[in-house]
Amino acid sequence: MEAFTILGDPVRRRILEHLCVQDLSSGEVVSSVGEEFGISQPAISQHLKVLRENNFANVRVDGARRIYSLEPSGLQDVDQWLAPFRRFWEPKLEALAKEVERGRKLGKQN
Amino acid sequence: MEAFTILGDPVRRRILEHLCVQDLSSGEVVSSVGEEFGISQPAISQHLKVLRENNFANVRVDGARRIYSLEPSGLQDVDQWLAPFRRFWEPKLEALAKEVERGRKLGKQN
DNA sequence: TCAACATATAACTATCAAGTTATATTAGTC
DNA sequence: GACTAATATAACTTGATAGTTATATGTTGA
Repeated sequence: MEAFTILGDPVRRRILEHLCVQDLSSGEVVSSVGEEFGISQPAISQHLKVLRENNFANVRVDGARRIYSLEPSGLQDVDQWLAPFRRFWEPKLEALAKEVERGRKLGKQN
Repeated sequence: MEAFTILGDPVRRRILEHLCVQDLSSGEVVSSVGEEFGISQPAISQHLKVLRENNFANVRVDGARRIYSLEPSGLQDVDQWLAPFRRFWEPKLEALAKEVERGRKLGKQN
């Protein structure tokens, strides 16, 4: 499955949003995301499978639990695809860079 | 349709890649992308409809032609969704964010 | 060892989106 | 005004995928 297709699913996006904050066991994902979307444990398990098979998540075993963590490379690919388009809204980013620069100067003179 | 779902389709992604470089008429998109993927004029037309109805493309009329151009806001939403994840592959960004914050504070107290 | 817990897989169904062909709409040209 | 070109829409078919229930696999602890 392709990166954008994977992110097309709202359940998977929410799972990633949670993993962005902290690692979670499969069961914890079921409790939070599964609950929120009203879907079953197998449904979540299948989503987690998609995420780990496509480099969006990592798993480590902790006894009977599987602990999921965020794997950056999947999202990074998406980020890179976006790169050439950023010039369309980059002006703002440039202003930001200038502000950082201003911050540096102020910092120095204090 | 949701932003990521829209980008899930390889034909639409290619269309956007072309529009990133230059504006194109519907017919030109059919010739380039339609040709590449071996799909018909209506198929392309439908994709263009999706892109314009979801703020990924703009159209202007030029006689019998419709000229498509890139509309940033759709992609920008995607870019913003990605923002919180960037710290996983861009340690620099965290430092950058902190520095901006510091700059703001300095600005206020002046 | 057995019961319960935690998670994954299998098999199936239904929905949705992407393509098709056919046709409508609108603009330019003779 | 009729003809052709450029594009959009309609109606339909099909394939992929997200969900379901049922079951398998593996772990813990009494």
